[in-house]
Amino acid sequence: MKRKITLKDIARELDVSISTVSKALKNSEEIGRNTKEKIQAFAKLYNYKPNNIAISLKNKRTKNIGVIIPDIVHHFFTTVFRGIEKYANQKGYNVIVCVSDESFDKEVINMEMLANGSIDGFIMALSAETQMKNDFNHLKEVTEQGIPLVLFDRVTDEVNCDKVIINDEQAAYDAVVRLIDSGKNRIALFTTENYLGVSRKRADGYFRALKEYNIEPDENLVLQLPFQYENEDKSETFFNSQNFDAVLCVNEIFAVRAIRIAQLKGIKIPQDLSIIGFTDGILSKLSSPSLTSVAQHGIRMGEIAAKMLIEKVESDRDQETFRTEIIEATIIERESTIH
Amino acid sequence: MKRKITLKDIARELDVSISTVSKALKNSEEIGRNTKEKIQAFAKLYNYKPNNIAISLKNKRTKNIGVIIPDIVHHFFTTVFRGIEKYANQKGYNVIVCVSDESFDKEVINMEMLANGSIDGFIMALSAETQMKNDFNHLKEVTEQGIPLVLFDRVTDEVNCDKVIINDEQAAYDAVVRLIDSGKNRIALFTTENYLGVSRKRADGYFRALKEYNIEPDENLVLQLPFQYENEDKSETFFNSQNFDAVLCVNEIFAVRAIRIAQLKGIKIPQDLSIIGFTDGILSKLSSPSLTSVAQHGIRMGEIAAKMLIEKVESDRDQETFRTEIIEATIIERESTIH
DNA sequence: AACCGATACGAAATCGGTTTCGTGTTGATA
DNA sequence: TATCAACACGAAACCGATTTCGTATCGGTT
Repeated sequence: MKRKITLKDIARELDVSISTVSKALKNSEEIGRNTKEKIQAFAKLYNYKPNNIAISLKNKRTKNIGVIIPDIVHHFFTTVFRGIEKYANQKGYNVIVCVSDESFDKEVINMEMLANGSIDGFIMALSAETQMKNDFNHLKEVTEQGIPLVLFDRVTDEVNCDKVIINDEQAAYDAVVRLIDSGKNRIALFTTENYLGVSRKRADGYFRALKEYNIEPDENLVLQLPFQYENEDKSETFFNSQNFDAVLCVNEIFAVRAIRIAQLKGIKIPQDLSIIGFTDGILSKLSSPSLTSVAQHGIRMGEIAAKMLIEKVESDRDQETFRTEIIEATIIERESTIH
Repeated sequence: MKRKITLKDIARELDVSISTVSKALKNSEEIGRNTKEKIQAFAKLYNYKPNNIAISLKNKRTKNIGVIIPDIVHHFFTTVFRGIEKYANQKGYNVIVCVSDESFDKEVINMEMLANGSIDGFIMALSAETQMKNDFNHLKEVTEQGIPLVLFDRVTDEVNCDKVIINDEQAAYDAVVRLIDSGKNRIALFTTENYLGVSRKRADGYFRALKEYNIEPDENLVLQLPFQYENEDKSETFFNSQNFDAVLCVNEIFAVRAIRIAQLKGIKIPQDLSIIGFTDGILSKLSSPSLTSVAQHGIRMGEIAAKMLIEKVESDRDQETFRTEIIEATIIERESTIH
């Protein structure tokens, strides 16, 4: 087994001091040509690589980014993560991921685990539970310690930090307008219970569109589904009892389930029922009919979040100015709507 | 901004030595009651937390695990990752993820980035390109340095290390037998070009089942599709030219696409065409008809991989014995087959 | 009074680097 | 020949912890 070689080893072997080796390997002008070449050759021969931990300790920079997301087995978060990882790697940063599992406690524990030197900054989306509890002390503590933080998608006004979001309200508005323009006027909304997180804004956009087009909003056309839903009873009941010709879903799972129930009932998509979902993921692309959906551009979101964070991390003076970047969602037309 | 407090700060403030503080905080018997209480109270008050980096440097243990996967926007890898993260976190480890993007070079770069002290061990699935090139020097170098390595799913015999795989051959065999038992006898195989990675074994199982049931294998019934395929021309041609009553797909994307084409052609599933896919992901569950598929139990795979790795990391003596754990894939019956 | 064993704590090395500053040697200059 | 700057390198501090070993102090024993 070849052990890792250190500066000390090289110094001992070549009979020079550690500082000389360090400088020689950085090609410092301070060291004579012969000595430098000798040291560099030796280092290459034995494949010397500096120890990251030692450098981190000295520099107080780890070149690690901490990412905390509620769920990794979820297409949107996965794509955002991909964007973060891509940008960060390219800038020489590694990404440490923790999954909060929508739990407040896990979110806190994960943050504490990472906040003691393991990372230079955080990128995160709040867990569902954190949003319900409205307790953001763990975030505040971290920012007070001077650790940069970027929130994405599931954000809060309570914490001063950089943020990246999509224009959820406008996107929902646009989607509904598109449905109206195609001749629909009994438009349902399938959303999450309690309008969790971004669902609130999407509902706002939904109602604004109805209002502007003088369509009386109908409470009965709003269906609140459990966050992780197992059976389709609630949706089936809805299909049986309500009369509607289009539906906006706050995620693609709800949309795909709607397609399924509609098909079982012999309802024609998009003629009798048009469907638009949020999250332009694999389900939207591969369902039959394929799904018109609001693309949230997760990769770009991740890249921007990473860019904002790394800029903060690498700027010496800590600025007290925070930005909120808004990513324009776009509607990808497919087979589940009329165009 | 509250800066992080260090042992030195506490020592200076309370006028004791650094070593006394360190011992007091570990509740060492060496330190007198009064001193200990004073120090502990002070530490709690100022929310002292030891610096992970310093501890890592001293212990030569980072409590970080490096995970390198070909693609994170892929359900199977995501679930495996989830399992790794879950187990690792529970054991006090953090997970650093790098995505190789199916590229050999990125895989090498990522490994080198992490192998210099950032992590205690690797868990990875080989990139497609690495498997094609058959070049595993980067893996060998790492293991020679004494860094534990666990390969999962996409493994190789060339490297001596722990491995976790599923019984792909047997699972494919079982799936085909199930199709035969349900009365099918012209069974197609939709696989990846060049039988990339695990596809080879799945094909082996497919052929073995045919042979044992005395069904003449038909080359024409094997369709090789591009790894990332964009259009459906190839599959459509296949549907038009071939006569078959069942198909085994090496992943769920191929399976869902098959469903779609079949539906467009008015072929009834599962009566006229039965379909079984690999990877029991969200597509399988939510497609219509829902898909009978081979569950690879990614979460368990990840947990086991993490368990094996952490055991190696935490055992002092480096064993030269390596295990290969085989996870039993199971078939989840849904609507795309007759039962 | 001399000695001894606890007790309670501090000094210093160590992990593997970086960086500042000091110094011996050299050749050039006055 | 004495002086001095430039050159080339080493000693040591530092980052923030852990840990070994040494020692001052104190009460008790003979």
